[in-house]
Amino acid sequence: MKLGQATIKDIARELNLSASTISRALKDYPGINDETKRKVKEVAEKLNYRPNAIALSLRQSRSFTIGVIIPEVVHFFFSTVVSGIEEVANSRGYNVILTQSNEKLDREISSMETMLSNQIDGVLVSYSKETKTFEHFTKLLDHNFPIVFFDRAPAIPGAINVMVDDYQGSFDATSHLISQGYKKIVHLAGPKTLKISKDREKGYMDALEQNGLKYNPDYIIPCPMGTLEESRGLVGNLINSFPERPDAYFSCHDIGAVGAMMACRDAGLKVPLEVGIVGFSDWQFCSMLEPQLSSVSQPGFTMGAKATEILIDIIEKKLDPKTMEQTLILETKLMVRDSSKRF
Amino acid sequence: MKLGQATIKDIARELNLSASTISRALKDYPGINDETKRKVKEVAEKLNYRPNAIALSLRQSRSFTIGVIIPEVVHFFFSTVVSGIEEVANSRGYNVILTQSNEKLDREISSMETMLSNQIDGVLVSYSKETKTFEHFTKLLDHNFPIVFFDRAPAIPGAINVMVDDYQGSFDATSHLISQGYKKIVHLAGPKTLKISKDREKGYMDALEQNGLKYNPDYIIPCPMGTLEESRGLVGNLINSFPERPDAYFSCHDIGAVGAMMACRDAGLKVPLEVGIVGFSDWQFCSMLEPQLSSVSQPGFTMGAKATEILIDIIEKKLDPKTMEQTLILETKLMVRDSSKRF
DNA sequence: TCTTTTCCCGCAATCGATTACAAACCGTGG
DNA sequence: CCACGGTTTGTAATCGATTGCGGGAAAAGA
Repeated sequence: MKLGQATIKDIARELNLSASTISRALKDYPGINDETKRKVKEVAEKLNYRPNAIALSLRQSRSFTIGVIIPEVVHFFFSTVVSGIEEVANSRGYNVILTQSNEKLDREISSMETMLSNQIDGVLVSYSKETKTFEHFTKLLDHNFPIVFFDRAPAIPGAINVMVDDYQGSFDATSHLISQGYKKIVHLAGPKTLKISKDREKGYMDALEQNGLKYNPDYIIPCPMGTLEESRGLVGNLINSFPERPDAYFSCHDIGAVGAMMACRDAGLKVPLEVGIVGFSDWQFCSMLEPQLSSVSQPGFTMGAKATEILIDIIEKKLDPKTMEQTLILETKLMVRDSSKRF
Repeated sequence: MKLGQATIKDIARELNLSASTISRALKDYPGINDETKRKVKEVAEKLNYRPNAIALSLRQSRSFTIGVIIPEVVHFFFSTVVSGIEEVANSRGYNVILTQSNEKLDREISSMETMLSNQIDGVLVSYSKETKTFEHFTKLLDHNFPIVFFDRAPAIPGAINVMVDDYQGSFDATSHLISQGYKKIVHLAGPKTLKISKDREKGYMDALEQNGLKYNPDYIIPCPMGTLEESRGLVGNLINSFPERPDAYFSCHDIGAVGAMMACRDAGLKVPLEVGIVGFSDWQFCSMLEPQLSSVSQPGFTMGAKATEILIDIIEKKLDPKTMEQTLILETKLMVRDSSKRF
């Protein structure tokens, strides 16, 4: 390559030995003279020899590289997960190839393809909002290619998933609002294509029912885009047009909650006195807002770390996807702050 | 590999041809019978053939992969940059290997090593706070290995840097505060090891002087850790202990600005009436705060994109690091919001 | 001194794809 | 009927490292 990187042959030439001897000497194989080993290592040091990982990959059909496919990096939660992934992968001697799908199915597919042709040993996936069919994953799973899904997990039989307990987190958040005396609780919902959205919606509904509140379908507002402007606008309209004005908002993500908070402020409503608000994800900024935003905290770093542990265990055959627990569910934690505390 | 991935030999066997013919047919070389080409492509399709990128890398000493070394992913600015990098790399047919140094020099070095042994074609670096010597980079640069530094750029002669105009951004922010009538402006400074910290400090000082305000060294408060608690504590102490209470804070990053804002709120000071505050980076949450935080916006995505363009151009010899412009400076933009608007 | 054992080391194939060079085959013109 | 040009395909080396097998030499034993 560009740098006159020394190869095993360079060492061989220097010492008038064969390449195989060098290889064995460097790996302390038996049957090589100690003196030879010493000299080989000395020269290797001198030439700043570094084994060519590509050559190894080719021979062993192993690259010690795992792929990561996420919707986007610029997303506090995902960047946290990536951090956990990188940490574990690194400590176990694996590289991380990162691609973002930008929520596009075709990019997700092409990412898989290039990664495969790069002989990655396994892949961690959080699929895009556009993804509704999963052949591009099942095809591989059928061939025993290691895949671990995180956060957004598809309903594929036999797939390994690492996710947070969205249902419970949502249930807790809603119950908390009820316990604070809020009764007309609106849910700002995410795209139905994602299991996490459905789980969160279900947690909300069940919490209402189990607390004796009747569930009103009109109180579920879809926020497919997930932008601040979207929820701010939707909530703004709600406040003025609804016969019974809602007194609380539980959003399936923090951005939506902030939008709701702003809409309330625009309308002159006091948070938390008149309106309670809870978000989901517990992004950094939650505790910087005024009032501080209550939110369901997701263990992103842990999720990335766990998913990577499992993936590498599968790669290294320490775990068998056929017999192991298929889904790992991490606990969420409700962070109660001012935006939902009436008492 | 694990998946019975078809190779060129499989196609050859199927058609009773040699591997070389297959290779040529697939690449539409002249001198191959059209009928043969057709059949080869057909079988390739049938077997779901995908060229082994590893084999190509080995042969061509090129991997079509670039490395990225950043302090940490969980950092809005860096994740934005990574997004830009990934975008451009992807569109030009390159993979991205990501590692974070966690602000540790030794991890930075070991990352470089493993990346090199993986035959990456070039690397994008934003070095760690611990990094004070740069041999691990200069050694490579001397061998013409493509490196582009972004954001945090070392003072290495001949190195290519992409950064924002920290000096100007800082100058603008400080001037803006002065124009709003603030006179005793404190600067929450970053670690001196980073050029960006020094530039921002200088911009602050020059803005003061050029506006006829005398510069008081006591008004520069080092915030080496960069946490919210740190700046909140420091500013809290300042407010009570300083003979002349500062009336504005310009922080070298947003987190510090939020800390200052909170400390002021704790002390019952009104922002922006009694105290003006400006941050740096313009993180997402700036416009979610109350009052909204003024901040210097850095074009993270553009930085990542530009740096990657340049790196790949160098890799592909479309640019020569020896003769090209060594430093690309991107403009910042002051986002004036409520936290610093008195009039 | 000759045989046997032990110790070191080299040869060559392999991973998958590419490519310079060689060769086989065709038809055609002399 | 043979030689020659053009077309099409095959052979083998290459990238860097690994590894089964075999071989040569020295040491030990007869």
